[in-house]
Amino acid sequence: MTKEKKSKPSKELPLGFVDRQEKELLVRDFIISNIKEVMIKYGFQYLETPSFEYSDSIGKFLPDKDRPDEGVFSFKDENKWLSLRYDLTAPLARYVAKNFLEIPKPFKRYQLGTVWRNEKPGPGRFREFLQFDADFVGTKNLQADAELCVMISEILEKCGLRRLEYSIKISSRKITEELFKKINLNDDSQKLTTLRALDKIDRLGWNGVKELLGEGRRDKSGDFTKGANLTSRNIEIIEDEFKKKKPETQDLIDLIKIFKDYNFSNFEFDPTIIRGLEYYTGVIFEVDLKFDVKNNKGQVIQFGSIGGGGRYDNLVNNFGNYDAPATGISIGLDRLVFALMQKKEFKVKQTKPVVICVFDKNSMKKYINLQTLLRKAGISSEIYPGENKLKKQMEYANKIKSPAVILFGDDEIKLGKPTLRNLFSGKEKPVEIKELVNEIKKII
RNA sequence: GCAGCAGUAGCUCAGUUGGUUAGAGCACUAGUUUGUGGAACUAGGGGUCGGUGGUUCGAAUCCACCCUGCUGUACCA
Repeated sequence: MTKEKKSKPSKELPLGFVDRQEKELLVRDFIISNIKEVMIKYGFQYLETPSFEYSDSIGKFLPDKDRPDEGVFSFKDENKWLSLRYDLTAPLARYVAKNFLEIPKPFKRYQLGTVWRNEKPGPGRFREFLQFDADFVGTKNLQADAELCVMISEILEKCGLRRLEYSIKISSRKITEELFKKINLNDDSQKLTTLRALDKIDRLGWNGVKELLGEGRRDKSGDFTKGANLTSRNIEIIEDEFKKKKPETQDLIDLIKIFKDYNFSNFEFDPTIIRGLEYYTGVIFEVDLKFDVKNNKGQVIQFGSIGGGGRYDNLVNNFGNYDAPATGISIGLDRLVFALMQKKEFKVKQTKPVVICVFDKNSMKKYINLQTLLRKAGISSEIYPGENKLKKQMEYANKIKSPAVILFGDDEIKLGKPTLRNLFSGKEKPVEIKELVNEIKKII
C-alpha cells in the first residue's frame, strides 16, 4: 500500500436509496405473489418495459435546459436524452402508442417495476421504489374503474388487511372543473395553485388551505408560500362545494352504482383527493390505510396513501391520433411493505439452514453425504462454510438463527450416529442417520 | 429550492465556563475445559470529535465558509 493518503471510496448510499434486507424482501415477495394471483384472476396480462426511455417519450421535453433532470434522472446517449422512468403509466402510454395496431382493444396489462424520482426524499419516500400498476387502455366504460377498486381491495385483503384497516377514497376531476367554471376561473396557473392548495387539506386543514387560496401562507419555519389570490367570495364557494358529503357529478354517480352491483362498499367519497395534477381527466381514487404507522423512532407518522389512480383519457393521444381513453391504478409496494411489517400479527417465515459442523477436513465426504441427504429431503442445510473451532461454528449457527446443528466428529463417526442439537432448546441427542430427516422436521 | 435544527467509535450518546494521551453502553475481536451458541467475566481493536480556514499559549468546545443529515415547506407527471 502506498503511504500517501488516498481518499477512500464512500460507504454511504446516495440520498434516497436504501439497502433492503431479507425480512422486508420476503414480505414484498408475499405481496407480489398475491398480486400476481389476483391479476390472473381478473384477466390482466403481464408486461415489462425497460427502465430507460427517451426523455421526450415519457413527458420530459425541456429542450432549453442543459439536463432534463427536474424530478427525473437523465443522461445523454448519442445526442439523445434518456431518462429513468418515474412511473409505469407514461411507459404504458408509449407502449400502447407504439403497438397500437397489434394489441387487443381494450388492452389490460399489469406491471411491476422499479421507478426513480430525482426529488427530495421524505419519511417512507425514496428516490428508488417499486410500483405495481394495473391499467385498462381503450375503454371509457366506468366498469373498468370500478373493477380496479374492487381488485385492489381483494389484493389488500389477501395480504391480510381487514376491511376497517383500509379504504378507497373516490372523487373526480370533473368536480374541480365544474367549480372553476362556476367561479369563472380561467387562468391556468391560478387553477393549478388552487388544486395544489386543495390537495393539502388533510395536512394543513381548511385554515391553511384558505390562506393558500388567498394571498399565501407562512409555515412553521417561517418560509412563505404564495397563494392563488382568489377572492374571498370564491374561496367561500369552493369551501361550500368541498364540504358536500355526496358526489353530484355523473361519473361518480355511475361509478357508485357499479360498486353496488359488485357488492363493494368499502369506499368513501372525498372531494379533497386531487392526485396528479396534469393528466387525470375524470374519476380519481386513492387507497388509504387506516391504522397507525410508526417511523423507526416509534413515533406515529402521517403515512398517507399507499397508492391511487384514476382516469386519464388523453395520455395516449399525446403520441398520435389514436383515441385511447384509459384508467389505471398504481400502488407503492415499498410503502405497503413498510406498513404491513408493522402489524404485529403479520409474519413471514424465514427459512434458515441446519448447520453441519466441520470437525476434520478429512471427513468432508461424510459431511457432504449428510448434506445431500437433507437437501434431497428438501431441508435447508449447509456445511459450515469456513474453517474454525467448534465454538465459532456454534456462534455462526446462532447468529444466522439456524434451527439446529449436526455434530459428526470422531466419537459420532465411530458409533455411526450424528449428534443433533436443537438450537432453540439447547438439547442434543444422538440420532440414527436414517432418522435424521424426521428428527429435524420435528424441530422446524 | 426555501427555512429551522443538528453532525464526537459500526450504533446510541456523554464530554462541565476553551486546558494534558477524547469517554460510556451496545456491537466487534481474542481468551475464561484446544468437541458446543444465546448469559457472565477478562483483555483488546477501533475516532485527523463532518471538512477547510481563522481567533488563542492551547479548540470537540469560540468565529466564518463549505459539506452532509433530520424536520417543515415547495415541487412530485
